[in-house]
Amino acid sequence: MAKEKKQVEQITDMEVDFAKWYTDVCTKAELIDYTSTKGMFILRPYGYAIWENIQKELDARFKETGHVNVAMPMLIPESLLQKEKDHVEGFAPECAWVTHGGSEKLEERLCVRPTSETLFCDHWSHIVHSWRDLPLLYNQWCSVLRWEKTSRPFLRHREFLWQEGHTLHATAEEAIAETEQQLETYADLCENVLAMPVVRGQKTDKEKFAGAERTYTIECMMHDRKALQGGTSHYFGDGFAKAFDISYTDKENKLQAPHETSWGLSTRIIGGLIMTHGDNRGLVLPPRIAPTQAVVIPVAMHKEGVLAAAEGLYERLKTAGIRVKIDDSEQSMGWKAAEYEMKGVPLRVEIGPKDMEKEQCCICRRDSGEKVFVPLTELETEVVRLLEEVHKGLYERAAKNLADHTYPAFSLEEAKQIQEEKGGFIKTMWCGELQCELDMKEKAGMTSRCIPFVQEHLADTCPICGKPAKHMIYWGVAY
RNA sequence: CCGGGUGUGGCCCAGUUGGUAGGGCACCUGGUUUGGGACCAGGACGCCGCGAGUUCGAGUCUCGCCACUCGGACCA
Repeated sequence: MAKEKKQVEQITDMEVDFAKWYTDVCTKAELIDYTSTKGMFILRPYGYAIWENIQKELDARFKETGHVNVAMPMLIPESLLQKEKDHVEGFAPECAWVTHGGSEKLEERLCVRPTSETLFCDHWSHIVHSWRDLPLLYNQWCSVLRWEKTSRPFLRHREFLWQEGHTLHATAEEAIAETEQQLETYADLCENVLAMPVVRGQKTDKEKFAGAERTYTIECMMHDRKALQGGTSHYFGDGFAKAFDISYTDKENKLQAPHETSWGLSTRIIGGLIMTHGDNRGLVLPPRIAPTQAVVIPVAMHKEGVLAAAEGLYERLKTAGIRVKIDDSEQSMGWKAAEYEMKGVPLRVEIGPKDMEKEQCCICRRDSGEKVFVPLTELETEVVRLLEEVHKGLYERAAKNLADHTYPAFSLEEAKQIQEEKGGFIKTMWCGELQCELDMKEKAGMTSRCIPFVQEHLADTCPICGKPAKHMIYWGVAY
């Protein structure tokens, strides 16, 4: 009979309590820690390493498309924030204010940036004069502050890390193309790096960004079938330009207002990553983002030659460009296996005396738990192949979850029933009226997620009010 | 901001009608182990969330506050 195992770092099963499972993974996988500052979190080295990899992937894509990085101030004078009416109304309730410098009260209080549109616009009003100055394709990596009432690791921090892109264009067409291009960059990151399938679409007027003319979004589905907004891209038209007096002289010597965009993706996506791929053993990381892609574990390490053999595998994988670690600590085999499962390391490479005799090693996949024995001669090719397989496996599993839990509905009652019984995305036709969104929220507890770019014709009328339908829309319960 | 729950070594928790704090894990030392969360022996670690009050005496009772957490509202 097997001896009862000590569950040193056991986590709550997601079926028992999804929210508890989530915070357990965040803390036990050493991604995050709580701090003495309410609502603010520490990204521990392992959590920050994931963010660094996301940064690396995104930053390269931004630069390929001609964007440059800048650094704006952290503080915004109140008068500047107030120049655009919708924008200030949207953000004022969650701004934190600096009122004193040392012991002196400031003449004008300063807002800790919740987002930096106003700073970019103020700057641009000084430097833009001619059509030759456009476009301006700026991005900044920074943290922003929003005084949230409740917080959760990654999903809602009072201070969070993100990137905010801000661009200025001569024409609306160009700005809209930029908005769409950047949304597609986010979708590419999600699908091809994070193995997260997304629904691309446009936000309704109710859900769009404060001050934007249009907001595009990518929507992801979590294990608990709730929705998570993965990234947003906004088209502002020339509203901000006019509010901030940004103008340029065009080729015909006419004064014009330029068109603006902004787009952002935050550490929140890491929360999405956890809730998309994680399981009851802990974190599961897609290989392209995993700080450690493979861990080499010597088995029966005290036996002659085992450690040297393991070190050999480690060196070979490192040379092959794999992000690899070796664990030659005194912990037991079982402890190490559980530890790297908790940390979500995609592949575990084990080698012991029996493997050495057969000139093989054992590779265990984190996503499926499947173990394969690999001849030592094929180590590098097999690891590379398996990492690809893990990525595909994770993507397909998540895509199936998304597809299996997206349901058409033809009445508010039906939509409500599906949400209560199954959760997920519910797609219906929609008339375009705010009142129907409010009704859906009040009666079925759902908000609109997006009007997908890929439309289907489900019916002729809006199921909520019965008027002629304008779009097919996705509804869901969101994080 | 509104409701519910929880605050006791690093973590999880026990603590009787109020009597001056305990266990498991983790940590440190030594030894034995090592193919899925090892074992033995020893050691160190506490402003019992904070502040008032009741009492001879408060982890325990009362009030206030704070933090975390789960729902809701609001929001990336």
